[in-house]
Amino acid sequence: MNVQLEDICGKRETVLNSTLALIRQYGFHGTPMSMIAKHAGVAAGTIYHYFESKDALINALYEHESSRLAASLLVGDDEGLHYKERFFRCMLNHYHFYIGNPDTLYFLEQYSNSPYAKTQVENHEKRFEHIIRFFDYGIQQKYFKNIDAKLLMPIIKGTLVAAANFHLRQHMVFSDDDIRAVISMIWDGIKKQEKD
Amino acid sequence: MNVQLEDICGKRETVLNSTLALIRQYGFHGTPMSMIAKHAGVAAGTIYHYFESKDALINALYEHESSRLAASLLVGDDEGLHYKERFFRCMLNHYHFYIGNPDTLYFLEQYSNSPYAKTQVENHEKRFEHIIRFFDYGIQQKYFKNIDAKLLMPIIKGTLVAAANFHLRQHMVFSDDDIRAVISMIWDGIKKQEKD
DNA sequence: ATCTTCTAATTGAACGTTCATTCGGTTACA
DNA sequence: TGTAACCGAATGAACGTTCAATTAGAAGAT
Repeated sequence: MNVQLEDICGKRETVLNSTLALIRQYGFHGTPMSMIAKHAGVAAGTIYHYFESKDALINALYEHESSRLAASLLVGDDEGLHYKERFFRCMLNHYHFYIGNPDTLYFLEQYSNSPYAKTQVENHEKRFEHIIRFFDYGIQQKYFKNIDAKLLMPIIKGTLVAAANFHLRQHMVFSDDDIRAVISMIWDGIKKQEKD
Repeated sequence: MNVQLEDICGKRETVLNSTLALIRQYGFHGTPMSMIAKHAGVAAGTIYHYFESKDALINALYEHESSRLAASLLVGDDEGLHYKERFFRCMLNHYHFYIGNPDTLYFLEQYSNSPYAKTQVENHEKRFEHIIRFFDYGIQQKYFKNIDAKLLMPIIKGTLVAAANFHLRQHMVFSDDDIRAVISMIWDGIKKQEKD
């Protein structure tokens, strides 16, 4: 039971958190509403006070977690710095978000590859607008090869997710230098080869 | 119904194919056995003649499809060519496999991010042994930066999957040059910067 | 060729379980 | 005293799986 959480946040947040933790362990179909209720220390009926259905709950969870991710990306960004520095900072933020929130990583990956995701395309673009702009700027200023930002983003994300999964699943200590090496792979891949 | 398929292959293959197509459209939990049976033109009980359970069916499907993928990667490989050429060929094979088999792409991605996958780690490595060796060779010969091949593979795969998804979901004609540009991103990212 | 026999393949209705959802009643609190 | 939050047993639909019965086909005998 998540009693400590319930005291701080509302029941709605508690339910979301329990859902997140359970889905990582048991997957979408493996976690019935009754299990979520029990884990959250709440009656099954109560969940329906906050969410219309299980689908609605999962969609709300996606909104919640992907917003948290989006918010973390440009933390500490400083427009005064070199663009390459800013890019590395952004990638480190992204990576550390996954490592610090493995439940979220697994959930988001499961969600994006499920039929749920098809209902959420427009919202998604709104949530990551500032990042799209950040990349577009890099393309305009010719730091990057001339690739559609909409393609660049999933490619970068794919690489970071792969690295984070590797880190988490192998229970391996991945030094900050290792992470920088991975980010360098991304940077070297997408930068205009003459610039740096 | 998949009548034409059933005539050629056995019922086992027909069931696997129906499962693959339906899972793409409806997801794991959205496709009941009864639906698979109907789509395959087979009675529900018959499926249990070939597979112990739904889980077993899905695991068998994973084995089936990931073997197909593994087999496609080194098609037309020629050890006489430059390593860079061989690498590009391998990446193109990989990419074209996804584009030619979108059902498989979606299924594999869903599977890898589900709790099913955790039961399949060792088999997985056996199936992709030849590719691991191919990458290890590239690292030994110092074509690549010195990164664990086990990390290199998911990173590369992540990039290609992201590109293929982009291609498929946007219903966009992606020229061969576009694909080569993406593969160049990978190559430029992982190659030793002095070599080429 | 024809019949017999045996096994494997196939069927689909029936079963039992699981699970999302409902709802009548209770509590908290403003 | 009224409203929103909360409870949890009850409901009913959906689904994976079973099984007794039927068919197909192969092997062997006549």
